[in-house]
Amino acid sequence: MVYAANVSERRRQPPELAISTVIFALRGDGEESRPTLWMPLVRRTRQPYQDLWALPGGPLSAAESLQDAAARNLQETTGLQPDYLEQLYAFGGLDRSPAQRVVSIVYWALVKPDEAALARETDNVRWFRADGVGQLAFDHNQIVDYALWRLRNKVAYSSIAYAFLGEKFTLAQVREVYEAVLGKTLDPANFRRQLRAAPDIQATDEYLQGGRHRPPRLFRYTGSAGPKNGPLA
Amino acid sequence: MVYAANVSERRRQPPELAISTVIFALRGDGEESRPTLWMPLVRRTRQPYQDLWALPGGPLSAAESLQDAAARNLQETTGLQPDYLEQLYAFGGLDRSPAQRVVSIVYWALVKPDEAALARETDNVRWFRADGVGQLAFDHNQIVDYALWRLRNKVAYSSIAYAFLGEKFTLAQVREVYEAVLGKTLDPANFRRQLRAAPDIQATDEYLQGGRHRPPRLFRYTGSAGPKNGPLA
DNA sequence: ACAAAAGTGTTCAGTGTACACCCATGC
DNA sequence: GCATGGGTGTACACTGAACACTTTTGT
Repeated sequence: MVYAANVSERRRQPPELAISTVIFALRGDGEESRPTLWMPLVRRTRQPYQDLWALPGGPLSAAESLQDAAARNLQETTGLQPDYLEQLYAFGGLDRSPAQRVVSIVYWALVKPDEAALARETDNVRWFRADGVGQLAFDHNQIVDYALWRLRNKVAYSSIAYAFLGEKFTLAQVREVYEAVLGKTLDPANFRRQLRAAPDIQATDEYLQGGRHRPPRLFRYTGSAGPKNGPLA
Repeated sequence: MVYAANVSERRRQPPELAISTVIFALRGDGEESRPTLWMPLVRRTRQPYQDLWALPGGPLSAAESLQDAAARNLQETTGLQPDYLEQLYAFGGLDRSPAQRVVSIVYWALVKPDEAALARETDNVRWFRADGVGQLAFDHNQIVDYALWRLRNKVAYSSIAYAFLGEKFTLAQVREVYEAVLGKTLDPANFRRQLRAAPDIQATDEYLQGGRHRPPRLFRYTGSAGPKNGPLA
């Protein structure tokens, strides 16, 4: 039995290769409050770490690329199709798993609100606020921290914020994304000017109706969605 | 025999896990010219890609972390001990290797000039200019391109430049590092001011003698050397 | 009319860049 | 003395932050 393997036995086996994904979505938690970052986790149904929450993941199938494996696994466990998917890091510490050694190649994903609304929530799949996940299985707390760090960094210098939004959005909604991710408020006037200066934000001639005040104009993002990692795809 | 395996056979085997490293050092190539980026490569002595140059690498031993594996492999193949070592990316495309599927976790390293001078150059280990490596084995050209991209990015916003330099250095030497990596000249006056404003650059009371002109002051870097990736070690 | 968000204008401090200039050394 | 790189001073354009102000809607 693998789980009972002693150390010398374990040293002889090749490390197992697994794929996991940290998934982020923005959700308005209350009625009147600002949206915040959420992520889906799956409950462990086996040892080790049985009944603790963990990142969705699984083994790498032989006939699919790493990214495809992440997307498929994500789809199978949570029903989600990400709008942004990028490799985060390969975790390969010796004692990540108590039995067989596991090397995990971790991806991180962003999903749009309509997609996140479709996500099925079962007894073994539940959404958590990103800043309140509690104790997770394996080294997954460390992985979530790193993913959050990367998200906060990347939102500041790239255009991933739009992966959190639908096709059309108000500039205030974009600002809410930044405020939720960065955890601080931003000056609406200056933020607006910055976005207007960006070439890949196009104004539509539509306005968001139904609000309590002056209807804001809707905009569209015309840049590409996927990650741009220099010479990589 | 692994290399003769057909596709359906190959699909059944678990992917192999390997570690490779892209190593950068700065070398003055001529007498009077500016230093440029170089990297050591190893010659393939077996199929596939026999006789082509490739990144140093090898399989992951069961009892060492990913980073330790990279450092050890690097030491064994090139004799180098890096001053900076950081994970680059996990490459896992289906057709990276013609026979068994291989997932490579790639690191990148920077070595100081005294260390690079010690490096043994044999018939199967040779140094190349980073911008003229020719055709490499596997997808290693793509990997080198990505490592170069990361290096150029990171040099602009972090302090890795000092991993290319010895304990004491002139500000002009630091500038030469930036110019070699970024591939453009920088204003000496403004560059100097920027560095003087950095808190972890300390002036010594020594001067570099033997130059053709006014002897420049030597400085010391007091910051830490390793990669700082947010919540990761 | 009033409140509140949408949207515009203006000021100000900090920063990067260009470049003129002085300093110290070898030849 | 002269050439050259070391090192300092300074002006200017650009940018981000602060904030006053106008516009447009719902109530």
